[in-house]
Amino acid sequence: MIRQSTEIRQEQIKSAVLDIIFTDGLKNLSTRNLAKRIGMSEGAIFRHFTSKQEIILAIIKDVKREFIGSLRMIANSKKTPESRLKSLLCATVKYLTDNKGITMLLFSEATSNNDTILKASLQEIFNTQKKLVSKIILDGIASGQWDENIPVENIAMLYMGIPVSLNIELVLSYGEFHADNFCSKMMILMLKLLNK
Amino acid sequence: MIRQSTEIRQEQIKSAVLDIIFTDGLKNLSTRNLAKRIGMSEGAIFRHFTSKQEIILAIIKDVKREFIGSLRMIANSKKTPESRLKSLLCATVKYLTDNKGITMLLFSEATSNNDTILKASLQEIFNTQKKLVSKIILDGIASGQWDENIPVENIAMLYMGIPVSLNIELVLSYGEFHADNFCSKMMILMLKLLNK
DNA sequence: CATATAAGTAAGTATTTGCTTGCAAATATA
DNA sequence: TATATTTGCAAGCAAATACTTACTTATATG
Repeated sequence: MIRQSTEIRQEQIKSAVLDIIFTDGLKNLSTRNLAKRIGMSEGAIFRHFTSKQEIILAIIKDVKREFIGSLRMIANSKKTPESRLKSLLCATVKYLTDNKGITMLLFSEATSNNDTILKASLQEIFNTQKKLVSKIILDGIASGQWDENIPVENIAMLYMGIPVSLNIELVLSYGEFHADNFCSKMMILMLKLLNK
Repeated sequence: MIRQSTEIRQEQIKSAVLDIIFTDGLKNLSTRNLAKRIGMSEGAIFRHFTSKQEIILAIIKDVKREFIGSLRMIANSKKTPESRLKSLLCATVKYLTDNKGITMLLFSEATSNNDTILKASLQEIFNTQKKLVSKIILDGIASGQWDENIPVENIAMLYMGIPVSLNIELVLSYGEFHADNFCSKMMILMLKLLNK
């Protein structure tokens, strides 16, 4: 195989990991399989990552930077709480449907290994989203638009159920679940909960 | 080891599977590990189940009978829709917190293997719950108590997010998540969605 | 009591796993 | 151009995997 820089190979490897997980399941994510899918030797993989575990951690790092990073931007923008909440929800739905392998990776790997680092990462990703939602809701209450008596924590928890159950639908329906206007529909429900 | 009937051994084995998954993760669910936890030889396991896969399927069968069965009873009872919905929700929360290993098993195993039979079983479990919720909501609308303009399907989807995100909390918090009145709190939110 | 069956074990099996080794060739740097 | 570093590969490693085999012992049944 033609020589490539570590940077390029690392991206290829990470991408192949997600591909394999989505098409064949986590159990078939062996370094042998991974090498075959890319078309390189198994040994070459270990030139670019020191271990299989390190590949997973690199992917999670990407998620934190790309996905959680963009959610933070949305939550902290200058728009109205309602607009921010909708953007947050729709961005989440889009990310999940566009990156189906990632969530399968996160959940399966975290629960498969009972790995402390992985679990902590997943917890951070989960909790950050919840905090961003809580913050937006509190802003909406402070601005007088939303009901001040609503239990913010509980609504944030209920909110988190949206991406999570979407995930399950995606996994179970072999990616065929088509979420037309899914985020708009869910947003209508959220507003009914939040309004006075 | 003292001799026991297949019936007793099968229960022991299934129970040990859930125990291992919850404490050590799915990856450590080997037949070797399983035998060690029960205190029997590895070969003996294969006296009572023909394969490891068959153990998983037996557990899923249990879930369908015990858990889904009881939810059906609740949904079809003579009580008011509100009372039935609350019972359904609380029974689900209780089952999940009491059987933490089961949901980890279902999701991890289904996504790990990309196994058709497992996925179909999980899908059935998921969809049955959604249908029961939809049915109760429709009853509540028919009785005039709940808003006839609510999007039943979407609310059922949002409802499913409750047990699912509870699951994630349980997995990530190493079982320490304490859900005091969790179902009551969520029920309050559901009612705000359903009421006129 | 005799015998068939069910439940147990220790020690295998072949296969798969993550990862290493020894060496070749491409590329960067002096 | 000479040398050092990086990227590649084929082959091999020990450990783990699900499951089998050959044989023993307990229990139920005629």
